[in-house]
Amino acid sequence: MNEDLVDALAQLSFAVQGAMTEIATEYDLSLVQVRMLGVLRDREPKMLELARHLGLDKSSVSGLVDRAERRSLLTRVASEDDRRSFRVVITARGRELIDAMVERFAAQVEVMTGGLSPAEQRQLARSALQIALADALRHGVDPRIGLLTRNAVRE
Amino acid sequence: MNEDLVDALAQLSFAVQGAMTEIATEYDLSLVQVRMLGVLRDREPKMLELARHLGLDKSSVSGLVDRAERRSLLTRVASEDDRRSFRVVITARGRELIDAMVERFAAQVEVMTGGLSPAEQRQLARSALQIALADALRHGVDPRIGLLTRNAVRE
DNA sequence: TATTGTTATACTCTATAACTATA
DNA sequence: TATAGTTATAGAGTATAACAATA
Repeated sequence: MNEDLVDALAQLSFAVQGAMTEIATEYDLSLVQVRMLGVLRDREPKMLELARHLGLDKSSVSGLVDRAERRSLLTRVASEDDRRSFRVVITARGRELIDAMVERFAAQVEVMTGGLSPAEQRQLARSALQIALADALRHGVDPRIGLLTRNAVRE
Repeated sequence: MNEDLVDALAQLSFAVQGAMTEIATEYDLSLVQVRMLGVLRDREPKMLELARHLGLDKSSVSGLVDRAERRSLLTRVASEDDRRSFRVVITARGRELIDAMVERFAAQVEVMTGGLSPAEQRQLARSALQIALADALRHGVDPRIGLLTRNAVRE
């Protein structure tokens, strides 16, 4: 296997996650809270759906939602059809935060990729997306589920 | 900013980190424990140096080292020069583990990048390394430390 | 006094198992 | 019985502040 590629992908992933974590920290949030808000930008899932989106156990999500609700980033809204469940809905404040963080992240990506030519940037985007897409499929996951950035719903 | 690139890098980083985490889990380790073992492959740092390598507070590293030592993955070896401190040294067992995990990770990268042509793989490695390198420099970090576990350090 | 490392404390995040309420 | 969600419990990981031992 191409050692350089292994090394490069590992390092790149730490650099990108590091940037995300720094930005999350600026807003006093953890990375998983940011991911959750990212999911909630485009969806109003029930708890189990949210757990599946995040790849976590429902009990873990109970706590995540508790803490986010305490900070008024989202609310639990009763379901009409099933009185056991409800929808998790992002608040205006939560949306403000995630939008601001995504904007900051985009700016940071611009800094990080500034050394690449436009053609290299396009090629990088293509390759990265292809890898991520194939990986999502291999894991039987909805590949439209974005993580941080707006969930590019490319039908 | 190129929305696609932002999205692609975020998703790629989660895919790569997910692969690493899966492999770590196979060995019943956390990602941070794997990173620590990676650092210790090439170094016998004191606690503060290790903390700097991992970007963590010294108190956090105390706990990490405790748990790893309990599992015989590393040992604390007394310093001759300074009786307050010691060196953190990976054990044969710890080295076996990290070597096996890195090998597994390389195989996984091969799977993940299988859809790219050799030329695309080379280009991806070039771009990713350049980004990681520039990022390390921006963070005032020794860019020689690389490799999966040889992570860039954030001060 | 300054530095190295640990400990006390307090959170977040995570999973498993047991539980409640509803279907 | 089965499902949606919470709670009890346990443990890892993290930081801050206070501490001990050594420099």
